Amino acid sequence: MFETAVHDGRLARGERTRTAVLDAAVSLATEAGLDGLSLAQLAQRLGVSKSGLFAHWRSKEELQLATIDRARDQWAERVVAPAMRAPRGVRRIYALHEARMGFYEKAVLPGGCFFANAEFEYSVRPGVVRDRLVELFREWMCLLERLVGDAVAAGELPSDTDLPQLAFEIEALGMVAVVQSRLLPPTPAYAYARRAVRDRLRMLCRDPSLLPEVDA
Amino acid sequence: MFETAVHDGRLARGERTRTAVLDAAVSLATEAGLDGLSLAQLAQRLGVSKSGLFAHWRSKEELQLATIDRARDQWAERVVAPAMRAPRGVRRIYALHEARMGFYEKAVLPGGCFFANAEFEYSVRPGVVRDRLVELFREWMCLLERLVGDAVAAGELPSDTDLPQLAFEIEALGMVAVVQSRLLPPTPAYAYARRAVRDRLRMLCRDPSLLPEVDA
DNA sequence: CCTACCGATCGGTAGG
DNA sequence: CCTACCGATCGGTAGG
Repeated sequence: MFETAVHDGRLARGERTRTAVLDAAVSLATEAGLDGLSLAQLAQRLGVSKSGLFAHWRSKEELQLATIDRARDQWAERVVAPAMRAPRGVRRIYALHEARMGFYEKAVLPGGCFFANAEFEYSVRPGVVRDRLVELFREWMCLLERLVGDAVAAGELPSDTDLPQLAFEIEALGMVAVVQSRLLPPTPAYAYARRAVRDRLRMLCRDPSLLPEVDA
Repeated sequence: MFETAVHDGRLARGERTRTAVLDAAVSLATEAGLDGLSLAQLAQRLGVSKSGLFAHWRSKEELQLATIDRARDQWAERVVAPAMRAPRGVRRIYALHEARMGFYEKAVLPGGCFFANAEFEYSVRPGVVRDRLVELFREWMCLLERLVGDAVAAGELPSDTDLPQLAFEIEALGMVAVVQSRLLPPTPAYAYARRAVRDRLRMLCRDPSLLPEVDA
């Protein structure tokens, strides 16, 4: 009993350490790249030795995979979850776009978007890292398509709406907003991305009042 | 006279070599990244020694800047120039988008788009490389805005068209199409990007017949 | 243009 | 978890 408690305490502490290391890795990867992420740099930033990191992940590749999964959890918690509190339909689609813009604008990650950066970096670099990124990208696009499908099912969007087409457009506007925001700040890119998605949805929606007013 | 001819011949040969090296650098950079571009790898791919490259560019940074300018010339020649043969107005806007999609689809560069990749890689990495990328990005967005402005001036688009807004949307669709094409080929991303720009322009255009028919 | 070499940093390992 | 070390590769230089 006592030994189990000690064991659990150690596990819990280990888990907290692990998460803290991975949060730093996600953040560093948005600046240096997921490949540029160096074990020595990460160790130094955290005040531990390099071999301390090897105790948790046996290779750089394992660390990269763990970093990707941590970035996914962070995204699920800080972008997807808040949007899911909006009512199903076009309001939820827009809430997701808005949560995404907010995540970028708050500069949660110094390099903007972990996934956008990593997808460009690994788009033609075969291996397990790329495979995992592709898997999560598919998951993300499926979520977008499902939310669009929900809006169609709710009668808010026309029944002939092309789900993947609209999902692609929303994804494009979100991804390009974040890179432009880092490339030339301050930038109206977020305003353009918000307006484009809002106008597109209002144009299609049977009840445009479900979406925010278009400002002058 | 004779000496000048020899001199010119050498210069011309040197220039051809220089361009061939830079073409390889542009191509390699789309795979390994503009930072991941290593002098040793580039030298090996070209069958020359590393110091042979240092004879042309005194540092990696100089090579990176020359590579960026070469990518720009390639883009001007293979994407912008063909589009400029279309009549001014919405047809030219769409021709530019189409030339861009064609450039990506033909896989002129294995990693898709030199600029999209480099902009993500250097969006938060200060220095002269980033500065040059920002300059060229501004130049590109100005071109897009100018073409949209021409279409307004020609009376093909409404006079209250938001030029940078529409330019942003076109840029977003083009940039995301190329990364998705590399991330999960074959992909309908190009079809989505073409259709989105076409529909957007047709919706705004006073004479939709200027744009390609929307297929089923 | 070449060979040969420099110090720095990389990912990873040995031994404790 | 640490120190100490490995071979490989990096950008860059010396000397010719």
